[in-house]
Amino acid sequence: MSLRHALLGLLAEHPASGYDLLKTFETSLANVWPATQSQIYTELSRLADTGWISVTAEGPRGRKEYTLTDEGLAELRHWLTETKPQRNTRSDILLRVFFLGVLTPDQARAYLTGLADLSQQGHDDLRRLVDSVDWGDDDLSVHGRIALEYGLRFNAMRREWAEWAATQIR
Amino acid sequence: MSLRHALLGLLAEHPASGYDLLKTFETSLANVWPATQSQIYTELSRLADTGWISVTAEGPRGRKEYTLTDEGLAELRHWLTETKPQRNTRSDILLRVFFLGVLTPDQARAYLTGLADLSQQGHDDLRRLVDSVDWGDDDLSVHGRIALEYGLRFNAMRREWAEWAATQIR
DNA sequence: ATCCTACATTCCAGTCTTGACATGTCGTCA
DNA sequence: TGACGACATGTCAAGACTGGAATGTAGGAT
Repeated sequence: MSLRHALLGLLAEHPASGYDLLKTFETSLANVWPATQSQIYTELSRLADTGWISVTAEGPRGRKEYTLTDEGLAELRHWLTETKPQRNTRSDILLRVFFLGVLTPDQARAYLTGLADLSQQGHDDLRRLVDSVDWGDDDLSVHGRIALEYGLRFNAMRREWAEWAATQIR
Repeated sequence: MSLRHALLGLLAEHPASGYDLLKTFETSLANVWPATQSQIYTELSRLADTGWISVTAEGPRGRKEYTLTDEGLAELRHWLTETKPQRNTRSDILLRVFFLGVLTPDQARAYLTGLADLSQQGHDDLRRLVDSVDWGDDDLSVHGRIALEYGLRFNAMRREWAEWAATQIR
């Protein structure tokens, strides 16, 4: 499971509450590993049970601040270096392209141009996000920036591809 | 759920058994919407119950051949034209990049160059697949080819990005 | 004859994910 | 003071997905 490690990774940067982590998932991490509130809170409890994180402070509104333990950091490093990436990417956007042949050429082209627009929009949104975030200077932030650059290039590539694909339909 | 529609889409091309569909998922569709044997057989039963597909022939070894019904085709068209792409893509490959900062620069660079190699390999594998498939001339095959072209470009983009990213690490 | 591989399906336990519902606090603005 | 939005957590049912076990047939090679 990668959600587990996503949480460990975020807590490696600095201690945070479930709510804080949720906000991060809603913005930057949404592009890479979306997770809902229920999932995050459930997983945090489980991680605390395992001993990879621990509650280090309790704030005003029931707020619990979690901190990565040494075991947690070791597990994170292990995951990064020892385990092979597993998950194949699923894309329902691309899945549709496979079956566009059951539509009329006009409908198919409309889908692809819509996809080009969507990609352009995704690119713009991400650009705004990257520009708005107050990046620190630590290693984790540097890598976060590198990772988001991927999203920018990805969206650009997809837009170009969608435009090309639209021309391929007879 | 997209697996449902993936199966409808494949059956739109020609009738097939669960086993046939499984083989297709293992090759071309693995890049877009991976599915296991248990999932495919379970979903086929459910689709038959719904009436979107039906068993039209029974072969030698318990083989059941499913055919798309008119209702199934209508549902497929509806999915393609009326519903918005939903699923955010998850990538545990990219998730790791976010957290590479907890490793030493050397370890981080090693991960990225490994990723570049993996992408190159993915590109080569897909190239071989595309070249080996005996494409028909119908619309569905044309669109399948367009969709796989996406995979080629995607892998190329990722390789270039990973090589660039490795240079960004101090 | 026997073995092996490819063909072919069914079922299951456990985990991950989604989308909701439920509950409560704190600060601020009208 | 009352309403509201942001903060903050917990729980649940249903559906999707993974990985494996179990079962059996047909055809070809040794």
